Amino acid sequence: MTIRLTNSKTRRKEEFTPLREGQVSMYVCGPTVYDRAHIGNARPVVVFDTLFRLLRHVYGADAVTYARNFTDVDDKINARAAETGRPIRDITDETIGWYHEDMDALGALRPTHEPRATEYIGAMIAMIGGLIQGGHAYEASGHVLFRVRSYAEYGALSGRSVDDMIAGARVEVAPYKEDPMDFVLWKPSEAGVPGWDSPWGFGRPGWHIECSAMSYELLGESFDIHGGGLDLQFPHHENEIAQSCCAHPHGSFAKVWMHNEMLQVEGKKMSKSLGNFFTVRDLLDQGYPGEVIRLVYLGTHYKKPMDWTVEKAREAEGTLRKWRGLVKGVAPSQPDQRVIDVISDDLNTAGAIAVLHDLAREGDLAGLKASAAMLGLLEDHMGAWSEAGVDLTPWAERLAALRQAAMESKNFAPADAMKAQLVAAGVEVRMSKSGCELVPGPGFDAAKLEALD
RNA sequence: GGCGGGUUGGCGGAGAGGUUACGCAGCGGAUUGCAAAUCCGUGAAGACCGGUUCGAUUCCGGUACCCGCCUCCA
Repeated sequence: MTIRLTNSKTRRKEEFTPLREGQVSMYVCGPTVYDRAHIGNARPVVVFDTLFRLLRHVYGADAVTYARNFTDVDDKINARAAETGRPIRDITDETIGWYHEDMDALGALRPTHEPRATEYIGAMIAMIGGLIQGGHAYEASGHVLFRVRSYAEYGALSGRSVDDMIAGARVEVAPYKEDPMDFVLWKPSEAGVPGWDSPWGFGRPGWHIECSAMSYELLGESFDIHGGGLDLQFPHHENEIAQSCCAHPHGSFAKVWMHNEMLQVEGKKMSKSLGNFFTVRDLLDQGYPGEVIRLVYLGTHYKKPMDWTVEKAREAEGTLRKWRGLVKGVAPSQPDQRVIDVISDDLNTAGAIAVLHDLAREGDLAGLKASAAMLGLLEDHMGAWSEAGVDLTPWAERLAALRQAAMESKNFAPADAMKAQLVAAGVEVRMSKSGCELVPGPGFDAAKLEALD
């Protein structure tokens, strides 16, 4: 079994081999917990969840260690606390709860570790101390800054040179920086802002250091895969590399870097000003099942920009209803080798979905169910949405009786009228010689059935 | 300005240097009291201009357009 992944570091698709035979370690940048996750936040969750599932399948469930952090110290959180007057811990605890609810709804497995930045402050302070000792960082005006010029490889991941970046910089440079590209490892905290005692005074960490510290503590100085959204490639991941490689020069940090492309909505960048900004919870509340959202995500390869559209959601819902109808009561067999092969080729989930369609057409329902589970689809705990919630048998019997009478009287009007009402309620009406079958379809609304009484 | 990515049939969206992607929609047929669902069949493509090649939508170069990052947004 060969897994091939596109490595952002080398810009090539490479055969994946774990650093430690039979053991795989993966780190993915998680959310800053100050608000509900929006649908863009969910894309890397689904993408790397799919990779997690594949790795578990290939190497064994216990052989894969997956860490995804919660950034719970951040100025956006501080701002939210100041606005609402609520304690920071309340906000971050609540947001983490939401995150779990929403990502669970998308069928994402919980990572092995979900470290909170605030629980690793000591590790960050130790790492910063080491960087200063090694000449890679310096203290200035209460801050500790990373000395970008001390790391020759800086910019390699994102294909930038320090000089080019300075030439094109649009940001105002803090006067205490030795070099405009130097970035903050530690900054002072004024009263009312979270802070910790450190050799450089009361303060808090910069953003990037947490991922370096936590990945080191949980996965070691060298690990296999580091993932995240493409927007993190610079500066966040570039800075992580600089910090980690300078702090642990014997390690290689992440071997494979993976970045998912961004998400758009109806062809446009999602933004609050365009009014097309929404959270996963918004979609769930509007009645889009998490499984439907997941299938929409998986329909586009992770390296390409993905467009969220209601049309795609509609199609995905139809597909899942059909498949769920097919595999109902079917025990899963083994995942089809074609599915394993195609997702092993750089996580080609769109190709895998095509194979699921093939399996459905071929009638291998046990294989369909098992293969879909590789993608986190058609699992039993995700299927409640496709059940009617009400027993349609009484209506089916009434319709059958009306139809029987119509067949004899040749007056089909009453039967047709009832059928039309059922269709209006979102019920799929299937009449055959053997009787009438009623199945809830897209947009099924049990309330509309009451009008039939 | 710097760096990176993309452009496939009506729509969505993959793979592969030569052979049907697939889904949705459409069309034809089977089926049905009529439908729906289902099944079978079917047309339709690779931005533009060059190059490499026996042969490119697939590799290379250029043009146009679109998008992202450079602002502690995944």
